[in-house]
Amino acid sequence: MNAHAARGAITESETSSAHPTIALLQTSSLVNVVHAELERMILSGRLAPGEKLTEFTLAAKLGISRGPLREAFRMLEEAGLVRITKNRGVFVRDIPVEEAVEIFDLRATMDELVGRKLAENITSAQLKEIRGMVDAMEKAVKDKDAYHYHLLNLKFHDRLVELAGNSKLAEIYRKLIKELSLFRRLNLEDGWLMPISASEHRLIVKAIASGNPDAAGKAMFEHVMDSKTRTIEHNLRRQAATHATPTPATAKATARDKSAPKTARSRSAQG
Amino acid sequence: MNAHAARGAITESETSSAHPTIALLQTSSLVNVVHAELERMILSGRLAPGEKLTEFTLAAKLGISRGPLREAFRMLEEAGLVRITKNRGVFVRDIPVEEAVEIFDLRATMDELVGRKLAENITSAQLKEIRGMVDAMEKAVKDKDAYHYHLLNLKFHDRLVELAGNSKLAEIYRKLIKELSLFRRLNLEDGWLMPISASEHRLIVKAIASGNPDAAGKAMFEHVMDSKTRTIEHNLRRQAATHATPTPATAKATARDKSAPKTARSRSAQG
DNA sequence: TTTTTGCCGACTGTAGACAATCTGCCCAAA
DNA sequence: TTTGGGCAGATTGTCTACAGTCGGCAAAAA
Repeated sequence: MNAHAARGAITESETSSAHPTIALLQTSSLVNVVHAELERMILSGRLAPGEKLTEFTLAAKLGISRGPLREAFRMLEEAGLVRITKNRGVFVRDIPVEEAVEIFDLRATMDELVGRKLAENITSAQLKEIRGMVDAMEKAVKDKDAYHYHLLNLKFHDRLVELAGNSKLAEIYRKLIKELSLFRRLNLEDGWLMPISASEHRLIVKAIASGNPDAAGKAMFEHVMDSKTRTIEHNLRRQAATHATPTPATAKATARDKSAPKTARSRSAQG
Repeated sequence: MNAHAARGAITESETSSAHPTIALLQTSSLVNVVHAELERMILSGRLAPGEKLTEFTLAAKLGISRGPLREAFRMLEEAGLVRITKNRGVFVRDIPVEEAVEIFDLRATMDELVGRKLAENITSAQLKEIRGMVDAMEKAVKDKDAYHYHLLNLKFHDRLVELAGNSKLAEIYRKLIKELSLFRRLNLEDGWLMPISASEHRLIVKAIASGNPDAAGKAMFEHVMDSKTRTIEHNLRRQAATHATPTPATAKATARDKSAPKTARSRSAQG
């Protein structure tokens, strides 16, 4: 308790970082907590694309007033996760196919840069780390554990971007990934092509380890473009199969999204 | 204040949706207008980096209440133009050098993609349009009109990204440009290297016109990387010259930003 | 003189209330 | 039966009020 000892100068240094709860209260307001919670619910599918988020209802459910909730909505809108229409309300965004394609193309270019930077700068320890991730993914393939593979895949790419050393790149990459997760049922990517994806990961690591920027960049680029083809084709096939029936994601929504389907359809038609 | 109440008495004799005023009222709420206005003030330098934006004062100045203003603040925060600190207030962001470098690197990669796509898909009419822009820029160089050149330069790159045909790419590109404009006095880029930049633009157009994706991509990439070097070096030189004196941007701030400098400094130190 | 402690003003965080607008339903008229 | 108008309920847009927190200043203690 001898706080006097280190009392020399009260600078901007984080004197409050000693206690985690205090630091939490200092940084996170109700708006931040609500924003994080809503984002979690959206990305997990608990709030489905097209679903309407009514202010009063949601505020009551979360036990807060409408003010902070509206501020969180504005943040989510700017992040591309919801759409706000004046006098009409807030809806979870539904990414149309064309936009998903654009995001994949953009991702491919960004991942190419990631591969380049990693081939130049990666350390042996980091190389070992991502090799371990690829091992885990191959194990998931053997176990036919699609869900676990999906999570590992997300973590693999996220870690690669992080290791590339450009925090702005990582920030935007993550934003794109979040938006992409709103593309219809991308999450439940079936296991039919997992082995191919897994082998591509192995190739990526090998190219990075070789220290050849061109090869590593190309491996990353091709992987994302292949992933795009697989995802889009998968989606089109699924869409053709379940032509007239409501989508599982929409059916999963709770009972109060009566007006949501109409709005979602009209929006995706124009976008 | 019944300012908005009196605003409701707009003659709405013609209900045709073609009327621009009606469409404006349908889409833009107070939040959107305030957001646009604040963004304009920030990007133009009217609100300088590090400046504190006090809710009550700003709301009174704009003639609105704090609610919509706070929502606009959240949008600007998510866009990276302001920083919100709990219980302390909102400050215009000040982009540190490291972040500017990261943005330039990211921009270079994105512009490389732009060059590639344009070399493949550009039409002769579009080619003629951007040639006209380059002509105008060369004229600005001859006239030593740095400000006009700066505007044309922004428009040139913005148009190229738009023509590339990936709206998501364009969206993120513009976001990056906005953030970059907060980098200290980037706007007033002196004319000392305008001729070089202008000649690079000519090379870019030539490479795009040749239809060679690799050449066009490389021309764009190199141009941005050169621009990065010029900007960063310029900034470092300026910073060394005006070492102990307050920056013009800060001096330009109004009288109420008493606490801003300290906050800005501590933030740039940790970020 | 230097440090500490308590108080005060200013500002932000959150909640609740009122006004404006939209959507859906009902009913009347053709 | 269909179409148009108007009423009612619900929801969003905006404002005002109150509570909590922070930073600075002054007085007191070392």
